[in-house]
This record gives sequence, C-alpha cells and structure tokens, in this order.
Amino acid sequence: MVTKNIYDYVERLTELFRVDLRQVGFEHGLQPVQLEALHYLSLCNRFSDTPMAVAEYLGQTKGTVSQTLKVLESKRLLSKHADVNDKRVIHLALTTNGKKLLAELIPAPMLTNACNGMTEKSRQQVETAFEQVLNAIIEGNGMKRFGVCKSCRYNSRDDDTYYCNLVEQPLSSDDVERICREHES
Amino acid sequence: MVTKNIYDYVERLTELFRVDLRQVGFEHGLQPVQLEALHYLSLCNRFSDTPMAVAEYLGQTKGTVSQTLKVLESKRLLSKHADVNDKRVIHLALTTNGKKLLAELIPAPMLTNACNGMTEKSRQQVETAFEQVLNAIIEGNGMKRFGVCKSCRYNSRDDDTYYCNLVEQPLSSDDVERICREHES
DNA sequence: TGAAAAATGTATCGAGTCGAAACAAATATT
DNA sequence: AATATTTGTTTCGACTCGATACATTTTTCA
Repeated sequence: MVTKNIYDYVERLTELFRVDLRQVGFEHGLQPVQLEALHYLSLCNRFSDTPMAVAEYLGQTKGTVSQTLKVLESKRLLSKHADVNDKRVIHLALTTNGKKLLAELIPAPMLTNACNGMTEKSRQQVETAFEQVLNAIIEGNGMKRFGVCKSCRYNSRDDDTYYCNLVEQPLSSDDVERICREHES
Repeated sequence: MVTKNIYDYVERLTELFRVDLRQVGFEHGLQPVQLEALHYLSLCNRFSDTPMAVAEYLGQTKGTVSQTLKVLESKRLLSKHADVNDKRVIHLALTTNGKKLLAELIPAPMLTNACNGMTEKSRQQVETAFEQVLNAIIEGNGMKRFGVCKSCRYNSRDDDTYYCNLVEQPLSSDDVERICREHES
C-alpha cells in the first residue's frame, strides 16, 4: 500500500518542517504563517500580490490573512499600495527589511543541512519527485496551480518579449519567472 | 540552486497538507495536531506510547501535549493506563472509536486522489525520494529517527524470535514493525 | 441607466494552539 | 538519606484561525 507510506512520509515531513519554521521565526518574533506569507510575496507577480491572492495561496479566509498582513505591516516588513484602476484592491510589497529578513531565514538551516548530506544526483531525484507529487495533488484535487507565467497557457512569446493574453499586458523576462494566481497549464 | 527549489516544494507541500488536515479533522471536531497525535499512537510500540514520547515526536512541550491528550481522552478516542513498574509513567491506547476514526480519516483523500493520478513507477520513485529526504533531515540535524524496531541496532533476531537489547525484552513480529522513540540505526 | 449582486478588504469575537513556568509525585543519583 | 532528575498536569498569556458583520467599490443585467 504505497499510498499510505507516502501519506506517512508527507505527514512526518510536514511535522518536522512546521516545528523548524516555528523555531526559525521565533528568534525574530515571527509566526510560521507570517513567514509563509512573506515568502509568497517574494515569489508572486504583480497581479498576485493582493490580500485575496495570499488567502488563496495559504488556504485561509481573507479575514485571517488580513490580520497576518496587519502584523507584518506593523513590523515594517511589507507595505500596502492602492491599485490605480480598482479602488478596492491593495498591492503588497516587501520592504527592504522584509527582503533582508527573508534572505536570512529562507531556506531554513534544517533543509540546507539535509541537502548538504545528499549527493547531487539524490537532490535531483528528490526535486523531480516533489514536482510530481505536487502536480498530482493539484491535478487530482482541482486546485489552483500558482505556477510561473513562463509555463502558463495564457503566455505567448515573440523572441524576447512575452505577453499575457489574460490580463492583456506585456511581461518582462523577470515577470515570467514569477508565480501567478491565474496560472493555467 | 537545487536546495532552494526543494525548500519551496517542501513548504508548499506543508501548506497544502496542513490546510487539508484541518479540513479533514474539522468535520469530526478535531484539530490537526490532535489527528497527528492519534496517528502516532497507532504506529508506535509499547515503549513509546507515553505523553513524553508524543511530545518528542511532535516537537512540542510536554505541557502542550498534555492538553492535546486531555481533549482526545474526553472525546473517548484514547485511554490512559498506569505503568506497572514506574508510577510516573502513563501509557496511551487508542480506543475502538479512535481506531475506527483513524481508519476513516487516514490517509486523507487529498493524497489518495493524488496517488491515483500517478503511475505505479512514479509512486515508487516518490516514496524513495521521501525516504531519502527524511533520512537526510534526520542525519543532517541530529534528530531522533522514530524508526521501526526491525531496522534498529538494538534489535537482534534468531529465526522468528526478535529481541531488544536495550529494554532487554523479546519482541513479537508485530512489535518489530512499530516505531520506537529509542530507535538507532 | 439605475438597482441588485459580487468582490475586496477590515474589524471583532470566540474557540483553540502553544510555550513557559510552577507544581506534584515518583525514581535515580550521590 | 538528601538531592537531582524525570514524568505528567495545570495555569497563564500571546497568538491563530474561521465566522460574521461591515464598508467600499465594481460588475451585472433588467
């Protein structure tokens, strides 16, 4: 029964990661979920840097996320900016402090230590396996992908210029490496 | 930078699993950590079924775990039994209800759905990869293994009889499949 | 075009998590 | 025999999280 084995591994990995994340954040007065929100904001594109997108990504209600963001703002780790076109929408940006802190804390030592003890080939295998599992979870449960624009079906490319056919805007070569809440394969 | 990729995958997997576990438990009024404690108790051996062992496994303080167990006992999902030799120690056992509930909830549908969408070969690769990562994390950070007796260096075997040289007691063939807080490779 | 519906974000509340500290009881150490 | 250590519980306070209610803005559509 391989499924049960995989479940047990995922559960154990989750437990160890969670404990470590708590420890890592503790020294800077940050909760696990706050670190995860910051991390997401460092990866997402400019159409996905809103409270609602964070809520979707973290699987929490917008009310819960609103509180998390309020704390992060009060700690000067992120800033809020009104959207030009839609007055309901707020964009979130990491501050210099926020970026500095993330660079310091992520990836956490627990995983760095683990990877250092593995061969390059092992690391490659593990990376591939994780990609497969996450894909299978997303596909098998009809979840949002939050993939990078580069791999999205709305993305079209002409030489070195990229274009998103959903928001109908050009994308830079930096843009296409970022994750998007509207991503479709 | 493969380590960062692996970190990102582990973090995402953790987020998805956590949300799912909350959802799974919610319908039965159980918190994620309560399900994890129950699950541990269904896997551990008779030397590892104490509050302290649960605390070590979950990476929490004994005070926190004490509260978790109190809730589970009040829900009649586990029972407490005094140790015969050491009056400080309490052994925890799943009740029939507890076992029934676990069988119903674990493995959670999210992962079953994912595994169903994968080839047998893929599942095998994923299982191997998880085993490697968990081993690397445990080795690289000097953590306790919580492996099964079968693979422990204290375990000796004569034909079909097993013996633990640490607690100096014979083990059944069921015993050696269970995880132990004293496990050493 | 104007009213209803939907979307985004915030504030508040209550149940629950979690670690720290203090405590009681039993066992180990010396 | 006195002291230290281990196991487990209780209490406290800071924090998480979903539910609900609310304000504002945008979208829908009759």
